[in-house]
Order: sequence, then C-alpha cells, then structure tokens
Amino acid sequence: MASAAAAGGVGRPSARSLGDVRRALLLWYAAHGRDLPWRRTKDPYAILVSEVMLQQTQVATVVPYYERFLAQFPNVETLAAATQDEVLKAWEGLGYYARARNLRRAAQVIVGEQGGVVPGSLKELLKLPGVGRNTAAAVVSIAFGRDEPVLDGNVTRVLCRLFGVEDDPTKAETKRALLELAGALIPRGQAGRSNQALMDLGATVCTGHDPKCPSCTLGRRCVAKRQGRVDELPQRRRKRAVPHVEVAAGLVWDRPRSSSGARLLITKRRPDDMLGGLWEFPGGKKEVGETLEECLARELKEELGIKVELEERFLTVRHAYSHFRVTLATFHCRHAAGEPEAIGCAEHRWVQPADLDRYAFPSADLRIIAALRDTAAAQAARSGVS
DNA sequence: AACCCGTGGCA
DNA sequence: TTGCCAAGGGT
Repeated sequence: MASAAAAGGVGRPSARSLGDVRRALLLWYAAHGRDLPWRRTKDPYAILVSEVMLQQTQVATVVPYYERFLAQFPNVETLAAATQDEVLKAWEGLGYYARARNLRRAAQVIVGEQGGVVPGSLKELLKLPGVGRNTAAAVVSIAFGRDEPVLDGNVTRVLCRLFGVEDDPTKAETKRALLELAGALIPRGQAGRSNQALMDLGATVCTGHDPKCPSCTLGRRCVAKRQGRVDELPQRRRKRAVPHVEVAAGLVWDRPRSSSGARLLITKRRPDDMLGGLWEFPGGKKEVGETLEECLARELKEELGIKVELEERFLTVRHAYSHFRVTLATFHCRHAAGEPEAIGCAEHRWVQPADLDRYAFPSADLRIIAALRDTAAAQAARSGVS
C-alpha cells in the first residue's frame, strides 16, 4: 500500500537499481564503517545500552559514557539492581534523563519477567520502557540478525536524498514509505550491516550540513545529487522561537560557609518532571514584577518551607535546554528559620561541598559546583600564603 | 499530530 | 549571540 510513489512523486526504484545500492552500501560499510565500541560486541544488553544512549545524541558524545556505563553495569542484572541515583549519576551530562530511568526499568523488566534475557523480537522489545521502533529494530537487526529496517534521522536523510523524497518526513505516510524503502535495501540476513551502513553514511558523508557528495559511494544513483537539490532535502520544518526564563537558585548554607563542616542544601527533582530524579540547588522561575531576590525567598519558602538570609550574589550561568533558555542566578544564603521539608521536591539533603560529586546534577548546576570549587581553592591558596 | 524532553559543538 | 543539529520515545 504505502509506496515510494506516495513520497514525493518518485516512482518505485527498479529492482536492479536497488541491488546496486545494496551492494554499494555494504562494500562502503566494510571499508569505511566506523570502529565503535558497541560494534565489538554481540551482547544484546550492550547493544541495547548503546542504542538508548544514541537516541538524539551523537556518537562522539556517547562513546565515553558507554564505556563507563558498561564497566559499572556490565550486565542486565547489575543494572536492574542499581539505584536510580546510581544510574542517573552514570548518565550525568548526557541529557534526556528519562532514557536512564527507563533503561533501568527495562533492565528490571528483563530480569523480572524475561529471565534476564534481552528479548530477540521486535514485539517484545517494544514493550520495554524507552524502547521504540527504531531502538527495537536496531537491537534485533544488530544483535539478533533479524531483517528489520531502522528509520532514524540519518537513514531518513539518506533515503530522502537518494530517492528524491520531497514529502515532509515527519508525516506518518512519508515514514511508512521511507520504512519500506529502508526495508527494500536490506539483503536477506544482512539488516545489521545494512542499517549501520545507512546510519554511518548519513553521519559521515550524507550529513545534514556540508555533505560530502563528491566522495559518496552512491554517486550518480542519488536523485538529489543528480538534480542538484541535496541542500533542499529532506524537507525541514521551521521551529518556533525558544522562550527565555530567569531562574534564581540558592546556595543555602547551614552555618558560615567558611567554617569547617559547613553544608549546602540540595533538592532532588520529582521523577516525572524535566530533569527528573536529578539533584539541584533549590530555586525557581522569576515571576513578572519580582526581583531575583524576592523570587528566591518565595521559592525557598514554597519548595522547602524555609527562610534564609541572602548573602552575596554568586555566579550567573546561561544555559540552553531543548525547548527554552535559562539565565540562572545564584546567591549564597544562610539558613535562618524552618526545618526544610520536601514540599515542592522529591527529597532534600544537607551535604558538604566535597560530597557534591556523589550526586547527579544537571549541567547548569555542575557549572555552579565547578565555580564553588574554584573559589574555595583560590581562598585556600590566599590563606596559605598570608 | 504536536509537544515535551538535555547537551555540546558549530557557524 | 542565536539558531541549528544529533542513532527518538512518551504522551
């Protein structure tokens, strides 16, 4: 039913041209495919971990996380037995933290309901939290040799250009047509290589920006290249402007911060919120007509039921999230009244600065922590020489 | 279907 | 500085 003809008025490629492309892709992959850590294993668990990390994330970013994660959680049992805090700490800085929470839950399902064996079928994998069609198809094709096509961002871009697909690739109908094309490019029993060849070609040659068409193995077989329309495909949607919010956060100390044993108050975000399960310095968004200082006092009262004495202003960091930007202003504060209660957060804790690295923080808070350390080191150096 | 969810690199 | 993007899934 769904056919290439539905996608941009391009006729179904002939069997012969499909055969040419199949051979060219596998030859190119054998010669130029990347040597990546998860390609040196056939362990379905390791493949699953890599595929989840690679969701919306570039290979170069994932590699060090993958190696540390596999060293810390070498099999599905160790991951299933780990706390969410431990898993989030291993994921710290990688972003999209629901992936980490879901991967841990998936491990628990595999151990609890599948006897610790990663399912080898698309249907069973799709039942796991955080595993969608692409991830499931990647795992079964790479780890189990099943002929299931992957249609990720890279493959979509390659196929739209190769076959001159002009329709919006985010539309369900276009996706069906592209998935069929991806499937038609799989030589029997070769989906693992075929899928990875398409993904590698998209990541290194048929790139979104500045594609390397002169060296592309698909050459004149590519409709977009032949028509000089590589830069126009795939069709893109314009995104909306990103809103900007101002946030105030408190470095709330339980005693003079220069005194030994001084501790800072940190809070854990609720599990289903953005950055769920991560720790942070308490605070929140500034409302209109409110100063940052007023905002902080209000947030600390609402979130924790405490009052503080504001001391001096500390670092301000700007940070871009997936759909908005933040300017985060921080203030040193002294806890003044009210025993902290986890009203607007999942949990709270007093910790010494040296112990902050035991907790998983969002990137913006990590920059605050780094600045705290730098300041402490500078003060130690000054008092040392004086 | 449209929107939410991180981060770092790059122009 | 801002916008753009990258091996998507959940709702």
